[in-house]
Amino acid sequence: MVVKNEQILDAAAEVLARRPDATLQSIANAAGISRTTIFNKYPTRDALLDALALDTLMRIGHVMAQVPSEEPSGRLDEFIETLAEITAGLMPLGPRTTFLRLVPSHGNDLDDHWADVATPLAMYIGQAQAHGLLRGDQPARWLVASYIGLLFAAWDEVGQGELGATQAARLVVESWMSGASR
Amino acid sequence: MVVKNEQILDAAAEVLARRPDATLQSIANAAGISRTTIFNKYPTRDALLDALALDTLMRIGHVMAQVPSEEPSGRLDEFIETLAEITAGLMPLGPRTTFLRLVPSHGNDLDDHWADVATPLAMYIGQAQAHGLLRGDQPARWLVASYIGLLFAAWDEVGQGELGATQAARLVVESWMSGASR
DNA sequence: CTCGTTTTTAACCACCATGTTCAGAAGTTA
DNA sequence: TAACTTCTGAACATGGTGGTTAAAAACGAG
Repeated sequence: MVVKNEQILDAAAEVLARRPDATLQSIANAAGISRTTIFNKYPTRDALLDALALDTLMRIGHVMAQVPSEEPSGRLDEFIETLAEITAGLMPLGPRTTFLRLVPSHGNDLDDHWADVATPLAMYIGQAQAHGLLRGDQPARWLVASYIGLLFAAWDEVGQGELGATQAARLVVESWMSGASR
Repeated sequence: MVVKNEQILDAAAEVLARRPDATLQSIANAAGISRTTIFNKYPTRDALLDALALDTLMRIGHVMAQVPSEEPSGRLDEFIETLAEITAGLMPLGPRTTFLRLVPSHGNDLDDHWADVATPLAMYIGQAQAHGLLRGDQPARWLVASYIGLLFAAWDEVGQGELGATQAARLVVESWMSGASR
């Protein structure tokens, strides 16, 4: 059977999420292939890590492309709707993004890429704030950071089997918009 | 000069936050001491990591001890007040807690300890929800998880110099309670 | 100043993961 | 079946890190 690159990346993402210093041997085992085969596809460990990071970022970017680039309308329910779509689209990427948060060597070079890929959402949130849809007494940067923080929390809960993906997405939007008070 | 353990733990926390796989040599350099001196205090690498984790957890526990154990009153402003105190007390611990999120080997054994140390807050939030102070349409577990997620986000922003500690603490409580909508 | 403790320097060992090579097995295509 | 590609298993070299040890050097208390 010919080994697909996606097969390796899937296994790497899963193993590295649990243990960022995981061995190439353990990754190969998880992928059900030989360690040598990994070197056939990726000449070095860093190359594999880079490929995995790039793949994950592209997936995120693909979801972020759903964000409308034009100015958001003044309607709050429309804003919430698109935010819910983005969140729902992002939710399945949890396992892939875990290692991005844990592996630091690539997280450094990757901060720029991450910022790039999150830019559409940041723009959209900033515009919504400027339109008066969101509170104006908090920095736009924090509005984005808090959303991402809730996203991480939801990913973790889903990863621990405590929440389903759709429920988690709903909670993220609800909590980010309205908070915990009744 | 006699080397204090706190000196080593501070350096270790700082270095490991940036690079969880940091070498003992780099930690020693950051602490301004020799590598062998580390072995004088901690016989093995894991011992150092364990000590650092334990120290951090104790600090968190010390802050969590501020949480009143008795039932929260029905007054919302009192609940917010204690939550703000806890958050403000937690905020300086950001640098120490970063490595807890990154180093997996100890994060595993440590999930129990972390759960232990967060229990008082979880209880308090659960009681507040039962008293009708917090929304009832979300799992209590998520209320806790979302708070921690916002806390992580705030720690990151402070670590990047984007926010001050007191401002960050205020934003956490505001966002967690009321969300981003105006 | 002197004694005793602590830190440092330096060398050394053992282990483990990365990366390379290669012969051969397994699978694919014609 | 035959030719070709891909995967595998093993063996090997290599470097870096953890951990140990012993003597020299710096330090602190009296």
